[in-house]
Amino acid sequence: MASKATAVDRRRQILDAAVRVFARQGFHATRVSDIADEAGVAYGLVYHYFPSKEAVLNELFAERWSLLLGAIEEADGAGGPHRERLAAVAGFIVDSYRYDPNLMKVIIVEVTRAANSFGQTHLAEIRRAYESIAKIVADGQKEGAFRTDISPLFASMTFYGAVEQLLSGWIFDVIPTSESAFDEAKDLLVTTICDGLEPR
Amino acid sequence: MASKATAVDRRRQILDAAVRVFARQGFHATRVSDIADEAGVAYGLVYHYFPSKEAVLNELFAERWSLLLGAIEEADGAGGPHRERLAAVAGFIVDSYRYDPNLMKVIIVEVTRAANSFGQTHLAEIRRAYESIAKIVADGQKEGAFRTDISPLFASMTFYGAVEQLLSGWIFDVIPTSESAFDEAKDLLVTTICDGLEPR
Amino acid sequence: MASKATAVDRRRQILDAAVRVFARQGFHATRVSDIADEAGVAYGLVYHYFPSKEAVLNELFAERWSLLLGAIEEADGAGGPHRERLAAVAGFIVDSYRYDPNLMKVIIVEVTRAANSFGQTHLAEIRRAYESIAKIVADGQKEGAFRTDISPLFASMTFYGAVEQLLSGWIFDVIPTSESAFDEAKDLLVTTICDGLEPR
Amino acid sequence: MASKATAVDRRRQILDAAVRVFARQGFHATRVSDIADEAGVAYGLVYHYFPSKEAVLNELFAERWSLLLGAIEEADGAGGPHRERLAAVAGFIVDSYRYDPNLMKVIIVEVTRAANSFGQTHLAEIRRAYESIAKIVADGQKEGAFRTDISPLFASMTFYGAVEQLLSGWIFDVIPTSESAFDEAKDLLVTTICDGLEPR
DNA sequence: CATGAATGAGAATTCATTCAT
DNA sequence: CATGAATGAATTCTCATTCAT
Repeated sequence: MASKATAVDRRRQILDAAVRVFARQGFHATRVSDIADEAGVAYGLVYHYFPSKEAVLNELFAERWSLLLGAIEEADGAGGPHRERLAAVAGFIVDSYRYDPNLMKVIIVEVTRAANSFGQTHLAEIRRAYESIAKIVADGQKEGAFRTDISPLFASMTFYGAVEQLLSGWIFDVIPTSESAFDEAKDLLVTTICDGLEPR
Repeated sequence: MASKATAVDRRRQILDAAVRVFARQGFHATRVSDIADEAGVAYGLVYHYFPSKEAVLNELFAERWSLLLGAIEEADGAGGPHRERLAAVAGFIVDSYRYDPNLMKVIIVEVTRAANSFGQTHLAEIRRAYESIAKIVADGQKEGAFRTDISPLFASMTFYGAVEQLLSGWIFDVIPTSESAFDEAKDLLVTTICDGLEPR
Repeated sequence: MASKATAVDRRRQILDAAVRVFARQGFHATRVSDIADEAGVAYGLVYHYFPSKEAVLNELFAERWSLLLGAIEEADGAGGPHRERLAAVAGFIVDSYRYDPNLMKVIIVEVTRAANSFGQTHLAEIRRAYESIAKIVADGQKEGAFRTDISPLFASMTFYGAVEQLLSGWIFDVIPTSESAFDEAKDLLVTTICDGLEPR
Repeated sequence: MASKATAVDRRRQILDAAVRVFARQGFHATRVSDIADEAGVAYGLVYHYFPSKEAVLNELFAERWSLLLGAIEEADGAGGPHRERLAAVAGFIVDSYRYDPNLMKVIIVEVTRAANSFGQTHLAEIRRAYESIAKIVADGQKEGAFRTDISPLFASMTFYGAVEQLLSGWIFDVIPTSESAFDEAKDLLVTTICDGLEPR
């Protein structure tokens, strides 16, 4: 009975395998056969479920990014201090990495920071994240929580850039990773961006 | 017989052509023949001057990155308020983009944000930049200019990430570009990072 | 319960669907799944009824071609003026096209005129048609109805080639098709071949 | 000196090899490596000179077909009895086969009789031949050399179909080939089409 | 009978790199 | 120095066929 994998299972199996290989070797260096091998399925089955190698990456990105967009919007919709809203966003991203570092590595390395190739395809969705964060900032400015001489989009880019750079640092071992590092990072990111480096 | 190009000229001619094609098409999508065509030289000549396509990119990166490292160290060595030192660094990077956007696009897109492929090769040099910036922060902390509850490397990553994200935004038209945008950006970057988003 | 399709029905359903897809896309460009889709049956069912994609085409050809062979032999056996016998053959082929253009298209395009691939397989049967027509000619010669300085097989090839070329012309819209065109064609074919182009 | 093949030589070398392999195996069954092997060159060199396998076939067809079109027009332009003009056309085609049977086999089997695949691409050129022959007929009709109750295009298709069928017969050994067969064929074709099968 | 997931051999095409001239 | 023809390894994607359910 329980022996036959469902179509959904198989897709997931292939997607999960792809995350691991993409993370390990990078998208370009990954052959479709690597994905199939890692998933333990036949070569052609990848093409049974996905039209191309790119489509696999696209789906990985789309899945995760929509969660991120949801999280940002939820953080904003939840109300409360704007500083907390940014903290929620940073927290979501940091936790995404904590719980599935391979997936976030793939998404950052192969999509958001590969704007020349796949990033191009997803630019609109990526931009939506920047804009949603910008909206938090804009709201904060209206309510006096944030200074108004910095444009919301500029602030958003700064904030997101800082977060992503941190993840990159972890991904490529430029900065040390530890369980506590993740929790500290969430706070420090917000502290840095909201309070600034100079003492108050 | 008129002006026979020197070897140095030819190298430069090829490097400059490569910058344009890499910026236009991306490194992977660029064939060696594209570089040769753009430079107006024969196919094989690229191999006369460079051992491989990668070597061309490596040289472009190395040239520019050493200037950046120099600029950071100079900014630090010049003394003065630490905030000004960071401003000098941000200014150098922004101006690098302003004066040769193609080159900075290639370096960011193909090297620093492609840590899986070429970034790997140059990780040590890239890290040196982070560390040099961290040193500025550390010095500032020692002298009381910066708060001490944020680690210098963390601050450095935040700062550099913000700068690079901004450049990415310009490169991919996520944020509008204008002559004044460049100048404002320098100030705003430092304001954001040093003073924070919240009003003082 | 209702009307469960019989095995014979299913075969026919698949064969008929195959005719449509082969005619539309050509044999090589047709995937087995296209046939299944067109027939509205599951992928694997095609293989339940036919051992291979080729077998489907073979059966389509065999079915029709045996009718043609029968028709030629019947035309010959019927006696009467030899000219009329040729007219009957031409008429049968033209009507075959008129009543099922897709099928004749497939047979001509994919078999008789594809002598390098499937034609090879069916060369013997195809040849039998040429020979049966040649026999009509030979008989006509014996009885003084046809000139004897043209070998029967040569005449047969000429005749059949003319007919098939005409069908090809209709199939590929090289010559206009109309209801009257079909009837005229039957006569004109015989007139041309028997009387010749030059006025008598 | 004379050792290095020129680019033109190489193209020819590859085209000639392709004719042989296409004739032997058919276009579809021919792998690019077969062409390269037959030509004695490296795999990639085929792609150096031709954008695709199809392009090789296209060029073979175009080369030969333009000669045919030229020959038809010349036959027509030469004046003289219209019957002779048709004889010249038939003669040219028969001789084309006699002197390079492989090439004609490829052109007929893979192009003119493969109207579903490559024929499609070249339909316009193929049609031009039909029309040029039709023009000969039409002219003959105007001058009373041909009967007028058969449309020129119809007559042209009949004539061309007969010729091509004859070549097909030789190609696939349906009818015997001999040196004298070629010469007789030219005459008989015209006799059949112009005088008809019935005795005068 | 019917289904469609699974398999994997096969072929076209690309392009970095070499090398003879 | 300069040229561009020549090489061939590498990889994606297709699709006929099999087979477990």
